[in-house]
Amino acid sequence: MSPGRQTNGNTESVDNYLKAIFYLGGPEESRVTIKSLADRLSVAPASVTNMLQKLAAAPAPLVDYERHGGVQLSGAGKRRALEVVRHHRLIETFLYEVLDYPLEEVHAEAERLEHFISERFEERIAAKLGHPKIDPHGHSIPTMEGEMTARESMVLADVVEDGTFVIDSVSDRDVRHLRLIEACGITPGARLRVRKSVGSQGYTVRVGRSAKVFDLTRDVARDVRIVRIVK
Amino acid sequence: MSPGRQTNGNTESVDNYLKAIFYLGGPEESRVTIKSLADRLSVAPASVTNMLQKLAAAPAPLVDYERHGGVQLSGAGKRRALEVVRHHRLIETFLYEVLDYPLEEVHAEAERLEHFISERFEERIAAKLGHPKIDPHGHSIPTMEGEMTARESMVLADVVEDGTFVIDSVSDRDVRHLRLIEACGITPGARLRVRKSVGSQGYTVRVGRSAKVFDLTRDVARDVRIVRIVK
DNA sequence: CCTAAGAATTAGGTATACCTAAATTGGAGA
DNA sequence: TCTCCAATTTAGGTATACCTAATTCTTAGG
Repeated sequence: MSPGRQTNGNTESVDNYLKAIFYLGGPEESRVTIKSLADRLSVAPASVTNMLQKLAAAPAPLVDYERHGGVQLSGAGKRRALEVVRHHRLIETFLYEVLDYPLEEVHAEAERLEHFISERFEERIAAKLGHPKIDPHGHSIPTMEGEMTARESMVLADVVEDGTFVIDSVSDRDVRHLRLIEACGITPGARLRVRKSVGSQGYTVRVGRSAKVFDLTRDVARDVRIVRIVK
Repeated sequence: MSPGRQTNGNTESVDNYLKAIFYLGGPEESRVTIKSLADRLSVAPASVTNMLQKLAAAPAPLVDYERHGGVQLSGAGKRRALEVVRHHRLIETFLYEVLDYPLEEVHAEAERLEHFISERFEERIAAKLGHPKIDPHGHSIPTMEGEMTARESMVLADVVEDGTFVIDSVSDRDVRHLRLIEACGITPGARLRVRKSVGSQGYTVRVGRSAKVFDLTRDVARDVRIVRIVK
């Protein structure tokens, strides 16, 4: 019985697999390869195969797995993934709004706590925050029923034509990038003027009506999502 | 690497052993038997022996264990135990004060979360709460440095002579008892008139200047600590 | 159409933290 | 002192979730 079983009966590890499949599958919920999961979770491919076989063989399978054919979440798997994502984003919002965490630190803390909070905790912080719809990075928070509003946005790194945009969200995966992004004033909702840097893969950006201009590398630009407002 | 290693490097399980030894040892920090640990942790005695041997054999041992001679916390073990107790009580206070949890529910949630919060989280909720010294059950919260002020109090069930007392604290170990205790208005700081029940092991109590009188069984009386103010 | 590289799977291990069943041990009372 | 019994320890297993090494697929390019 040792490995910490959670509120709902899944282990932390299982939750992490479900979340990874959820993110890697994207909005189209396409099948995910073993290797991409192994990379994202930092475990050996063999371990992934093992785990998926177990998850697929369970009485109420959390995934649809096919030998040499990748995985996809089942209905139950997606439901649980969305619940964990909801926990994560609510906790991030809570840490940021109520406990005054610096933005770069909310992810790591939420990453641990998301597995261990009860329904009551979830409900209480949601209430305290007034049932927020987006977290401090600009990501949608799924509802209790597992609905998540998808917004149309693009990755800054995919911009080919200069223009003006609204910042949609920033990724929390890389603390270094996030610190840089914050230092530039790049915050969800702000206006962003974008110009492709000459002679590099990066972008030159100006936030709001500020005079300051920043050069972002392609790497950092991959962590910013935007919506075009002016052609 | 699977079983969830925590912020500090201990596992949840190890923390639970340390806490149990801490509580069972009492203020005198006496040696604790394997059986009492097994009972408190709801594991087999053999599992306790195993774990203690591991904890004692570590490079920086957390316990002082002797074959057939019980256990005691080492300096490092006591330090960690106090940190976990601090986490637990701060979280309880936070859930009660900030998230409006019902008193009976704070223990279970804190019991899980205490193992997973970071130093930052601890520091932030302590600040938010104004660095409280006691939790909602009336228990002292150890300081960051591992100091805990011991208060002189006695268990209600040990009262032999009727009198008036101040309620010191209530135990959080049994939700049923706690609900009952709360329903009687028994809250740390309140005044309690106590009379031994006639013909039973229990007590008849009156809280504050209320007219209502309650009969508490010996079992419940074991979960209330008091300080005598009138002979 | 065939082959080799990369992806995936199988086989066989490790550590944690439990368990049961079978010895031990040590102290209280005859 | 000795015996017996409860407490403890040892021995041998289980499940989770990892790992490496070896094998088997699959498919894209020649």
